[in-house]
Amino acid sequence: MTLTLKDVARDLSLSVVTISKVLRDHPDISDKTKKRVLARLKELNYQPNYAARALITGRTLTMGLIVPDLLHPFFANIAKSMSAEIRRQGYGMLIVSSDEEPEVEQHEIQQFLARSVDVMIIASSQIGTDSFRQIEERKVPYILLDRRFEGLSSNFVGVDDRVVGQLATSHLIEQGCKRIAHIRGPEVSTAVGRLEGYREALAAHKMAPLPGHIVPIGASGDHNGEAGGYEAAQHLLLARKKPDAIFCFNDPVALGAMRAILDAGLRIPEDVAVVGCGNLAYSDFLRVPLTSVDQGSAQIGKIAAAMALKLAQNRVQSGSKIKLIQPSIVVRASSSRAQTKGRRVKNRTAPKP
Amino acid sequence: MTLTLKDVARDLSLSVVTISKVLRDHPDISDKTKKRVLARLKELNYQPNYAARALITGRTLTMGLIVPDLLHPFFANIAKSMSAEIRRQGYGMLIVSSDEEPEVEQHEIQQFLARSVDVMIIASSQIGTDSFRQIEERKVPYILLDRRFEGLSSNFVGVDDRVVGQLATSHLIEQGCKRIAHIRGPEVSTAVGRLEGYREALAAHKMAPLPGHIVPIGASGDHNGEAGGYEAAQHLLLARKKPDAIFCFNDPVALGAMRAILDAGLRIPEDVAVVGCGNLAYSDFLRVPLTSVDQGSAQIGKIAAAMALKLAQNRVQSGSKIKLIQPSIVVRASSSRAQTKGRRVKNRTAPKP
DNA sequence: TTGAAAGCGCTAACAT
DNA sequence: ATGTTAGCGCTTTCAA
Repeated sequence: MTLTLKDVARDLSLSVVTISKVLRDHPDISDKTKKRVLARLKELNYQPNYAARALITGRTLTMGLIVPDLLHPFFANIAKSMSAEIRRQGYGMLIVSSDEEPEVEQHEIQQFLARSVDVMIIASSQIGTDSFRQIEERKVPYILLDRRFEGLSSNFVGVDDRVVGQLATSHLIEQGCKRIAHIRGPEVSTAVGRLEGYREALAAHKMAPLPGHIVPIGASGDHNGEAGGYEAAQHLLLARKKPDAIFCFNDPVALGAMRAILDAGLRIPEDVAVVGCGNLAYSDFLRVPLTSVDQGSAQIGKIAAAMALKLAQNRVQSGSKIKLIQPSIVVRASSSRAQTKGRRVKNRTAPKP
Repeated sequence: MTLTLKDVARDLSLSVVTISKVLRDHPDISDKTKKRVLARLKELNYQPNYAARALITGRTLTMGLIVPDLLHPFFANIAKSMSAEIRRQGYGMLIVSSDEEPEVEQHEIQQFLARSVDVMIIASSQIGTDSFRQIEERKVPYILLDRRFEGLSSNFVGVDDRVVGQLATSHLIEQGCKRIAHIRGPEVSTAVGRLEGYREALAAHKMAPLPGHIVPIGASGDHNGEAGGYEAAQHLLLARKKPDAIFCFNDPVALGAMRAILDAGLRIPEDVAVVGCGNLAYSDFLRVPLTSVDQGSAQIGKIAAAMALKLAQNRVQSGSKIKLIQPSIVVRASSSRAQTKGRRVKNRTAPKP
């Protein structure tokens, strides 16, 4: 159908092998022929057939990325920065948005195996670890993003969620808040970590969550955060000891919580301060600009890309690497009783990774 | 390295061909062997090698998508819905974010050709049409998204930008605005179409843009819309006839414009009404909830996916299909002088496509 | 209904 | 420094 090495070889009265060697910059080719071949290749606009190449080398120069929701800025940003990094090394990226559905994720993992991607990068919506075992069986290197799994010693890149919770909570404590509630996420590592951090920060100040001050948003999680946040905040506002601050699992949840607070006729941050997580774009333009913990999604993408490239080159899976990004908090009006605006405070409490 | 057809054949004392036929549901195989083979394939968890298959069939079951910015919700949503659609038919999707850089786009088009994607889908940042000619030479079907090119008779899916401009502008006219300004985008089809629609809607009411009431945001376009919008709006507010409404090329620009208006001590919408385009998530939670024209990104993705699947199957490029989505306007506080909230008005002026 | 032969476009090992 | 041979894992004839 298209121009092949054979065609070029005939055209130049050379053998296919010689051309192939030129293409791969093999040493034992004379400069003269090399130049001649390269020139002709460019003239004819030759494109190598990756499928043929992959068949023999076993490497596709392709990576597979699975995220729960490509529309979510956190994952979109990871996808964007990862793909930009690996593109520079000649790699392509197959991207799948699993819609948070474990079956879709499993199915696409199989697809990736069939397409023999060189590395898989997965922000998983899985509950079990079976799929990952399958990847391991096939000896394909993979990296987990954002969410971790107990008992699975895989490569991992994500934010340090304990520090996320610590940052948000100690900031609220510094603002003078006394009754800090938490709207927690579903039973995944991210939510668990943030909850832990929240507890730790309180404990460090000899405080503790009041009864009924930790409420879940339910399984809807990232998807339907706004509605879940609204409901959860309504619950909190009915508590006997009304909270004077709420640390929310993520920004959509925080938006919902803020709506509930305003609907109840309360002021933000005077009556109830709010901190979110994710640092969505346009947080500055909200009715009440939202203080939020930035998870450094671009950095996560970059680091994951570097790790993936290394894995693709080595083909050795010598021990698993774990890389925790340190989050930072961006203070805006929703929590700032001292009128501090848009001050970006780097994390100070976290241990170096 | 992994399980191949040959292994399975040996295991079952059958020939490779028979197994291959079973896999492709070829008719001339007895039910008995078919069952037997399928059972064993599942047992062994056999995965076909796509590279080998592609080498001989010439089809990779892979599509290539290029967007200017994967972080932009409009494109993220298109990517998400497209990939979901084609996934169901067993297709994978290579996604590239070109960062609005024509060179990156061109380079990745070459990559896609080398990887022999079955169809390319491109929301282009190109100025010329050379790259598209190259795709045509290789006889790879492709679809343009969002932005069109003069004199290029390619497949296209996008919103009807003239109607976008008309909807926004007539809405503002209906609200009683008399001096409606426009912050226009860069010299691409989307911006041009919206400008035309703006003019047409004014003309339909025997109005016309006042001098200096059409200002550009410059080439930064989608990227840096907020800053561009701020500047442009500042200009407008200095005009001799101050506008009482601004129709903005997109939502980020509108956010910037709103900031400029508020900074100038004016009220929205009482002094200046604002309409954006794109209908970003969380528009409801902004300082002033933003009226915006929805471009139906999910629908665009769905339709483009259907078109792509058709192209992938036919392999015939019989005439180009053009599909224009009809936009709708979502009215919020930024333009609603009659206090209408969140009313979604379907387009009434547009001809059926 | 099954299988043997040929080859997709390329690379890896081994001549020359 | 260049070419020959073989084969990656699969599908496509075509023969049995």
